[in-house]
Amino acid sequence: MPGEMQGRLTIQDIARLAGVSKATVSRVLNRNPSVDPVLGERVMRVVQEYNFVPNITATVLAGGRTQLIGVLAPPLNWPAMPEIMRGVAEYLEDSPYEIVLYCIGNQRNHADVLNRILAMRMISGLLAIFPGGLARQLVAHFQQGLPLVMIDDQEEPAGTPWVGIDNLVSAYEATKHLLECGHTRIAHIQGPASYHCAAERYQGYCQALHDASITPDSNLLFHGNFKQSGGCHCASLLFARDRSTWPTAIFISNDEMAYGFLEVAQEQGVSIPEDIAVVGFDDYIISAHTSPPLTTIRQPFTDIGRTAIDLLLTMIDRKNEKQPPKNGRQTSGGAPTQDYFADPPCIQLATTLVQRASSRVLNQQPISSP
Amino acid sequence: MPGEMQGRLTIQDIARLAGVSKATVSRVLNRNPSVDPVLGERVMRVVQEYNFVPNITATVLAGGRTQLIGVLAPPLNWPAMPEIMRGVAEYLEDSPYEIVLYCIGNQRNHADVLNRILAMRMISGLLAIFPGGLARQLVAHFQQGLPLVMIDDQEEPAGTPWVGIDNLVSAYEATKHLLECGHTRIAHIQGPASYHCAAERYQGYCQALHDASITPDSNLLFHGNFKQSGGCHCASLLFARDRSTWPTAIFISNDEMAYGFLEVAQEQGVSIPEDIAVVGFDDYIISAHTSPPLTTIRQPFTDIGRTAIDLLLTMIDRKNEKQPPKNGRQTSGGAPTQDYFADPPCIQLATTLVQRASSRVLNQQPISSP
DNA sequence: TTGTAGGCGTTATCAC
DNA sequence: GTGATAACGCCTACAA
Repeated sequence: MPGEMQGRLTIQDIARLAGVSKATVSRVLNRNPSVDPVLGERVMRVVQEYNFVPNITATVLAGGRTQLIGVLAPPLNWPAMPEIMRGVAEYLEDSPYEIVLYCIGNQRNHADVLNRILAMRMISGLLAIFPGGLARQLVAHFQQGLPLVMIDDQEEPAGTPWVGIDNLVSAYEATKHLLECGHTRIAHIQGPASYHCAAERYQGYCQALHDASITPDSNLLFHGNFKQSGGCHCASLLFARDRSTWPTAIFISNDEMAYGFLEVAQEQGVSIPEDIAVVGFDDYIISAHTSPPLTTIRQPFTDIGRTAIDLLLTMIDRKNEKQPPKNGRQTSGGAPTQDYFADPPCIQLATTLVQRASSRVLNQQPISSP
Repeated sequence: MPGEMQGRLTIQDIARLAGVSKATVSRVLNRNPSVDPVLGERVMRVVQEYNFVPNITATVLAGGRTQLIGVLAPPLNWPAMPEIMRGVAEYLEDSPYEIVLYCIGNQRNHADVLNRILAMRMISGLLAIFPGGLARQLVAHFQQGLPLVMIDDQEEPAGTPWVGIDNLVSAYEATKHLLECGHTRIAHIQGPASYHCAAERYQGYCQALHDASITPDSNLLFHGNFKQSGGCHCASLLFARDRSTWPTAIFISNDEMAYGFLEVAQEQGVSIPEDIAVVGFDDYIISAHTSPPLTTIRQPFTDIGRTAIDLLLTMIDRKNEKQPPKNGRQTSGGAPTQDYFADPPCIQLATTLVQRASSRVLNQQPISSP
């Protein structure tokens, strides 16, 4: 069996084996159309026979394309990350690109990390997931020509290509669901002010109430932190009130807080959904297993990841096409005028309401909707 | 502010700026002790002022070290992956290494992927997580000198450094817990035969019974597939039997099957733990939220990831030390005799039993253990 | 269409 | 201790 010590060979070896020059081998490898099909066939046969794979470092150094895309991400055990990364990885698996993963915890100097990443000039594009404080810096790099796509729920999308959901509409749907179940006193646990998505979800909640001719009651608005502890806290506050003042339903701005809410409800003997119906937001994997299972807005995280990478690869391709192959140092003075850079797209994917037991008693036959 | 267009500079530029040759800059960057401290200081100042980071591709091409370690992994939404990757990423964050992530789904030709990875000669070591069918091939590469660590529960650890847990002892503890709760008729749902860990867990179960002078009852042994569906299936089989023949407890070989078991139990009105106490294995994140919460063996996934990377980096360092810096083609004929390669370590981390409501009614005061 | 030659940025081997 | 200089493997004008 040939091809054992694969990799030790260089383009030069292949050239000798195929009886051509290394320039030709390079052209074949890069699908340069100017090469004679017959010759190309011969070269490819040798390449395959010996399982030759070009040394990527040499390729990049010589001005070739990287085939490496960077993913800047928070710790992968954040609830949404596994699904997002699944979309990313699945898409990339069918491409010639590989992932360089930069997980940033909370310790190190993030700005430094980012600089190192880019200065190494190893990646040809960057997917930034929940970049937190790095957002501003990323915008700057994007504007300097770095293909970049952002997945974020904290900053308002602006300045860079962005993939996410429509929080307002989604929250509207969540609230509408509770209204349709017959509730009129609907509480809300808000996310922290630093999250743009939290504000949008609150707006959607208010608008749904307005459209049902209900004035939001500020006594039914709670302020959470997007964590389980926040849900516990708000639940305690609520359950400590006189029972006659309780709402009959609550829309909670994310699932994690809902878990806390359900936990405290169970501890204190509050029946869900009989006493209070609950709707969350996100549909993390746990939400199907809570007691009772949580009705929530499903974010299509896998699709978000997939879509973001698709967009990023498109941007990289565009850039490669439009740029003079080499030494094309486009010096200062003019704003780049390419599609994606001039007018960064903002893609919003559809969410879906997932009805489970926390918002109503499930019955076998679907509700007739005339 | 200097250091804006960081990265555009080369070692040559720094050399000019510092008034030395690029050779000296390179030496300074690589902490070569032969350089004059004063000069070194001067160079470093320039490096920092301009935020210079070497072009990694050039470094590698010239025979330097990669600073890139490969992680071969299944889809990241597999239940154990987020925690493992957290350990990996956290550890690597404090090192000069970056992660190249190769997620392999079920579609593509895995062997090809692996060959490409290695032939690109981009990574200086590989962490293989649940490699499935690739295990054999990986052993071969390890034996040819690739620093490699395996995290796997399918094949028996052999031939490569390996990090995991002691399944037999852990299953023994799980079963012992049920025995200590007073159960004597304890069933077991086994994992599939293709998983070495499943066999070990079954052995641990049997041994615990033996040590309690109980003969395992083959009627109480069920065969699962490590998936939720398997748990559902076995639960259905069990609950269809005459109630007088039921066990009072069951040890299920992994949590996913336990979820299915709990689900069917709830559907059919079987009380957990009153009718049947349940203990799982893994402690995935969902297990704390099931109804009732699941007693289970906690695998220290994050520690496993951390430990594996620690081991891998040590191997890489060892290799770099022992090897002549360049052109040290150690040709065939002799087995490598370095520590880790001659005698690959097999590290087993401790598990813990997490007691929740599925195995007994929780009471406030801890059980006194004299 | 194909081959030749120069260069990408760094490391390592020499002399000095 | 320091500075030239030859690799490293590939890409791409340019010449043939």
